[in-house]
Amino acid sequence: MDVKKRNILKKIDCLDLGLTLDCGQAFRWKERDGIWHGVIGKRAYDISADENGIVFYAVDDEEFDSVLSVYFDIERDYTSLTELFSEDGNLKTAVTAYPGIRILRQEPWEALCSFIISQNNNIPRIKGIIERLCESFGDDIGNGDYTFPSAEKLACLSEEDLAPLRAGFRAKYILDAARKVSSGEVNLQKLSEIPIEEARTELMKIKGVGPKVAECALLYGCGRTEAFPVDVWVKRIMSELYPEGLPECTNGVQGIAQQYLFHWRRNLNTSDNDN
DNA sequence: AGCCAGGACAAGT
DNA sequence: ACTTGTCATGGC
Repeated sequence: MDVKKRNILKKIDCLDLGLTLDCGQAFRWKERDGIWHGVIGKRAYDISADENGIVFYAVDDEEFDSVLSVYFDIERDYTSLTELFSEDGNLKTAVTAYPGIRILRQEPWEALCSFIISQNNNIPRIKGIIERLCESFGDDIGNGDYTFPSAEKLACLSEEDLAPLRAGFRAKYILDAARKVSSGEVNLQKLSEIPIEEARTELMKIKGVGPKVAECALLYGCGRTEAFPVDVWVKRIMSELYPEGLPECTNGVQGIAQQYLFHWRRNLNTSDNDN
């Protein structure tokens, strides 16, 4: 069956691998020698970019259609979307400064669990905790890669079991989420379909899931582009630039606009103070 | 060395 | 319904 696996080259509009895979929406991708390496579902993928498009290494067509094209949401027309956003001055600045940020369609459980860990935490440490979580409780799929541990797997663990993660007060939140998801008390599958207010309420039945984490799970894990996570950086943007609310050109895709604004505003503070 | 981090929760107004 | 202190841990 490996005979069908080959390198697939695709032109994908508005996809910058570095910006998309390392802009604070997913936490497990690593770049080495221009190749991005990460796990989606049950296997690891290598992806790079050249002048002709994006190269997905050693995949077959079925796998590309069912996993990768979904993950990168390649059916969505980001060219039109960024043109639409450019009706607003600040958004135009953000999308011009950082073109190629796409919202990934991650698995709901991984997104939920990741953003529970993200609360009151910084991105480097979030990555470390998630890495230890996968190494400790995910499936070993070779080459030092591990799957993201299922809710069922985590549900029967104790806080002491999670101690090596050094997740702090978040450990009990992870366990409550795993328990409620694996038992079906919170049904992640239906969150992509039901009215978003109901989806928020459903997610917030979990201890440690407030408005921000719920919104992140919906945006990054359930394909709800109208979800609008407000963290400290977006809060600054809203008070500084949009005291009356977001412009109309973001209606229905506020979450995507949010990602551009987040990355833009955050880089104003971090990148310029090096030397 | 001290401040802050992609917040949530509980207790107190 | 709003404010405030607390929560683990460690990056910078």
